[in-house]
Amino acid sequence: MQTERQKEIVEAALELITKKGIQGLTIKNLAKKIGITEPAIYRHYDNKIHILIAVLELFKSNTEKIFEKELNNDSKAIDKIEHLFTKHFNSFSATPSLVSVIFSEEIFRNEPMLIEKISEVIDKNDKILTSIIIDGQKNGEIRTDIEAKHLSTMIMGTLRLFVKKWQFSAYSYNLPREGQKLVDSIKLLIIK
Amino acid sequence: MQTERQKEIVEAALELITKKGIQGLTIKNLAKKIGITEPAIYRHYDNKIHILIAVLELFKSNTEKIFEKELNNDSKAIDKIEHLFTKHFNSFSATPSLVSVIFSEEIFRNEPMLIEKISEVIDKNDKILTSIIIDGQKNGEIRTDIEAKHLSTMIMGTLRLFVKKWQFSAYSYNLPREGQKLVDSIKLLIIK
DNA sequence: TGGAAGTTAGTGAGTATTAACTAACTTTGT
DNA sequence: ACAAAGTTAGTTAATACTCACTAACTTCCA
Repeated sequence: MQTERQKEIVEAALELITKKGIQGLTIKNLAKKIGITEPAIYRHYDNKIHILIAVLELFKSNTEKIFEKELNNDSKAIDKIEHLFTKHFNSFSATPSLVSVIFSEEIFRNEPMLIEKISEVIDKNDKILTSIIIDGQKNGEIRTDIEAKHLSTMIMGTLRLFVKKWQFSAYSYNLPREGQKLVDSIKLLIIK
Repeated sequence: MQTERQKEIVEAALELITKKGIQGLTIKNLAKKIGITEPAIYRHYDNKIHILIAVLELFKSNTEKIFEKELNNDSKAIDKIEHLFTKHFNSFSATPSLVSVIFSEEIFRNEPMLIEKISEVIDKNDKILTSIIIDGQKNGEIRTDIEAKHLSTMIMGTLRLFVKKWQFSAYSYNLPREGQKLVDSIKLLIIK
């Protein structure tokens, strides 16, 4: 389990990432933000990589919660997908740093443990989304002329770029509201 | 105009980015790769940011060439979009480092000049693609129940995620060939 | 046309700064 | 009283960049 201080460190790390990007996440900044000195950080985490892993872990549990909840309820596939989007938009809207995290694969490139963590998340979500689509195809909700894997790439790709554009605009508009329009378009695309 | 040495530096920078990511692009590595000393680099570029700008410039002219050529020929909108994909796949396949560059917005985050360059590229391509789609909608090729802006986000988002996945797989499969299947799916989605 | 003056592209040896991390000591709370 | 959490004062390594200087050219003009 995480101690209070560990949670505080991970949260401060997320805030730093939001404001200054991954490059703004230094032990010095982190310590300053919390109000302790640099070495004190090392009382709570062995090294920086473990802090980043904890950040990714938070991100992972966050998205997994969203995805799995959808998989295991018994609404229609289309509604599940709509909820997936909606919840993601809300989640990103509440914690914009998560956007920085999900798009920072390039930075973690030479840290195998971090790459693995990120790949895990992407892969797992991809599988869940694909299986939702397959279900939807089986019960006649979703078009079957396009394979589920492609639909999944399209949906996730659309989501990612849309969120990315929002980030580029410096979070200047209401993501959930604008996102709803996009979701409506996606529904039109994939229904049978 | 660029001198021979400047071209050499930009190309070496791209190779470094391909192999080790943006973090592998240091002046030291660059100098070593070319076979001159670090200070000599500064005879050709004022600073590292200008080298990165030159890299982005190369990327920009590369994609602009692809996009504008398509805009200004008189084939059907659907064919234009197909060509856009195909050419991008070929381009990335030939120079995988371009993938690293296009996805490294996060790294350039605290360099306004670099952000601007990247935004320019994304924005311009987005506009061209949108106008191709609008044309296609006008002449009855492309469905009109979804606004062109959304279709553009979907298409670009799909393209980006697909290429990203290829990168994650360590470029392990044939991008143009696998991509063709995806393009066929996209065509099905957007035709009227 | 040949030598002075200037330019280009390079070198070796550094600087200032920043990063992650550590050893040794002190404070604090139960 | 003792362990956890903190501090002070460092280390090592890396980074972008600068300085003084030079060899090899090109240009210019008496």
